[in-house]
Amino acid sequence: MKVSTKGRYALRVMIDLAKNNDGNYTSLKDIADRQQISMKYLEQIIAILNKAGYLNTARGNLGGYKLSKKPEEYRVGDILRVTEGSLAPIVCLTDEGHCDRQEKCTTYEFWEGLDKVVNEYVDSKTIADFLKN
Amino acid sequence: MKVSTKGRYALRVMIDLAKNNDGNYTSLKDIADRQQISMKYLEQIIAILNKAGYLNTARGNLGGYKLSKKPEEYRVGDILRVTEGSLAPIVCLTDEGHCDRQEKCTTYEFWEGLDKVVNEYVDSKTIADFLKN
DNA sequence: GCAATTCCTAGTAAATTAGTAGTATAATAT
DNA sequence: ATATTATACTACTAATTTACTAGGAATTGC
Repeated sequence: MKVSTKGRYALRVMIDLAKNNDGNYTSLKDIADRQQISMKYLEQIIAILNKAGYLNTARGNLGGYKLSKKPEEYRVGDILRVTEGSLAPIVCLTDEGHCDRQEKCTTYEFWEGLDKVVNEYVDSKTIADFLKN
Repeated sequence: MKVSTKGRYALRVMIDLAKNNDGNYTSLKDIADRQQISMKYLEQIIAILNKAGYLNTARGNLGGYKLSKKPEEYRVGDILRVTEGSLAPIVCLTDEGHCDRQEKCTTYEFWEGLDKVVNEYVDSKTIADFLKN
């Protein structure tokens, strides 16, 4: 049931960008240094966030990244789902997962319920919640 | 955030034993056949459940397994935690995990909260909940 | 004694995770 | 123009975890 580094780092990056938002672009290097994450690995994670439309980017000198929306407009659930692929506890609950074993197995509803509480929780938090204090 | 086959199979085994409880011991082979899980793999999962004290066992001919308690006395959370190791979404929340990075990082409380809703959910269900048809 | 069964431990193939590495592309300063 | 600073893209790889497989010892009922 672990969340991978992708999801955890992605969340930290978004919080970092929100905290250090002075209007300018923040370079990958600065984020990597502050968060103590390998630049090259972070690059890939940021690419996902970028493709999801969560960032504004600028290439070249003085380039970097900044949030494209206000902190309270980012649900943590969206950030985790886009980086983790899905938060579903079992494959059957995802698009790829077509449980051929039984029409509706005994445990299906249970896992559905778990999926629900997880998603409700992560969707109840936004990046803004991490900026207080 | 996936639950591994260990946890999923363990849950199915416990439900299977509860459903097919006629007072006699149920052999590994019967469970494996019904659940369509490799005998040898199931053996290892059952060993975990056994060590946790969840089963009564008998060796030799006519031997097998049966539940040591009533279905409503098994919290699904306990079954999953003992087979999965822990349901914590990040290592920092487990015994091994001592987050040296920061005294208390920005995201710690968030993950704690996720851990809480997950455990509360799985602990609110028992094996008896799967027997109502 | 023999068949059926659990108990225990070691090995292993496949998949996933967590990165590295290299090069191309773009913008800016000089 | 060119050097510098930065993102964008794609391929590769080491380590770990997952999901088994395999073999034999111990136990019990008949």
